[in-house]
Amino acid sequence: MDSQKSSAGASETAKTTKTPSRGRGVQRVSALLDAASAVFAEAGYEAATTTEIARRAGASIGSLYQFFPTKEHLAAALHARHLDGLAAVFDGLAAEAQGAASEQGAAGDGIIDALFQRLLVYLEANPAFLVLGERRSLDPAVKKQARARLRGGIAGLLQTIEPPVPRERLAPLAALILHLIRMAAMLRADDDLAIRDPAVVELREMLRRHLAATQVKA
Amino acid sequence: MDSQKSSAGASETAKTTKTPSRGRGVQRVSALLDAASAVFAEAGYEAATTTEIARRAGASIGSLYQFFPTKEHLAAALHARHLDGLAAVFDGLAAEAQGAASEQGAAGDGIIDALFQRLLVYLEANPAFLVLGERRSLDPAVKKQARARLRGGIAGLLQTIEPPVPRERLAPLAALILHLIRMAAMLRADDDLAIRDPAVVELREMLRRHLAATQVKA
DNA sequence: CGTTAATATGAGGCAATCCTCACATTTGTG
DNA sequence: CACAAATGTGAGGATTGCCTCATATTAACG
Repeated sequence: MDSQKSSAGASETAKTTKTPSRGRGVQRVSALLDAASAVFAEAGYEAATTTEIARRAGASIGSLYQFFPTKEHLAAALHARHLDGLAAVFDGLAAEAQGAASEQGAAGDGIIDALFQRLLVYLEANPAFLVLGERRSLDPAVKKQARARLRGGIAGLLQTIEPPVPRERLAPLAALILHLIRMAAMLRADDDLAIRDPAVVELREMLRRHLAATQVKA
Repeated sequence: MDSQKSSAGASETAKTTKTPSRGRGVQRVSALLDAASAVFAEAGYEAATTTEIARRAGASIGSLYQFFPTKEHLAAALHARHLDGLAAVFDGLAAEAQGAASEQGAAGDGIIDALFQRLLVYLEANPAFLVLGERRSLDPAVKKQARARLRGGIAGLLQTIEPPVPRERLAPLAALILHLIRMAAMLRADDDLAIRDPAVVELREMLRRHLAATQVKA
């Protein structure tokens, strides 16, 4: 995980829209993305309207379309921005793991617990990410790449735990964990209050056990 | 679980639409639901068009709106139909568990494995169910009730395993298992071919371990 | 201060889609 | 067969929402 900012600049199917070059433009774009994040999260991709997004950003629709040629492009840019945010979480975690390892070798699955915790926080604070990651119109290639990036991050963390997880299980385990985190986030987001907390506890306990058993065997 | 057919008849916000009273009408409705199932699965709820659904059912739009006052009502009816289908799966499984129990007490988590298997098959054969169960416009009360029904079914099966799962864990465990099954279905539906099978195996293994451990402790 | 590129604006074109309605056809029933 | 109730039909009304465009405003820079 090296969080190479995935350039949200000019690319893709052209349509000639400008990347902001002045400070005001940059701010506009940022405000638009913030508004989009809120509206997408509340309404879902399809029901979200560009007019509403512009309104919340304090901009006119024309202004919106000056920077994003398409509702879809706007969504893509926001998705990329969130991916970068997640990459930062991974980087931070990797750094901490490095530090902890030189002090104490016992941490073990603690890093996965921490990952779980932080990603949940991030997803709860940015519910639009899940919406955009599951939207029907998402380009499969982009989806695949996004998944690869996240799974790579998880696999990287898995490699730091002791005793090591066998190589051939890294990929499926990373995929599984990513899905579990998404599931936990959805659970917290829309499930019954009385059930969601115990269920998440159960979920984490289940994963912890599985990881422990996986390390022993193999 | 007693699979009381959730009457898809006249109710809700009126709008005066008729339930078919002649054979031809019944067939039409059935054909429309089949077509809807296919179209919803392919396009998602919002992008699915009533015109396309009618076309595939070999009916005119007018005919569709004769039986379903609204696209939303059509979706609701289909959702209910699928719920009934799932209830049937639960009933069958419960019956088998009963039979197996009197022969051999060893089955244990076998019933959960079977549940997993069958629900996966059902969901793979009826992908519209997940689409409809997650659509934004789904009435929260209906969603809640649907979940309760499914979780109740799972909890019922959990109670038959030996040694017994402690009472207070039944509900969260059922919720967790339901989510896991949904996750497995999504995984199989849209994940990378190389990763999905090992990941599902890993998932089931994880759940099996967790169940075993849960029984021992508590 | 004048020029020019960047940014801002919002009325409206255009296309898509849900649903209605007036009328046609079928089929059960006396 | 005659009548009525159920079912069938598809053009178009009404709405919605993405996006364009002609024009206005702002601000960097010499």
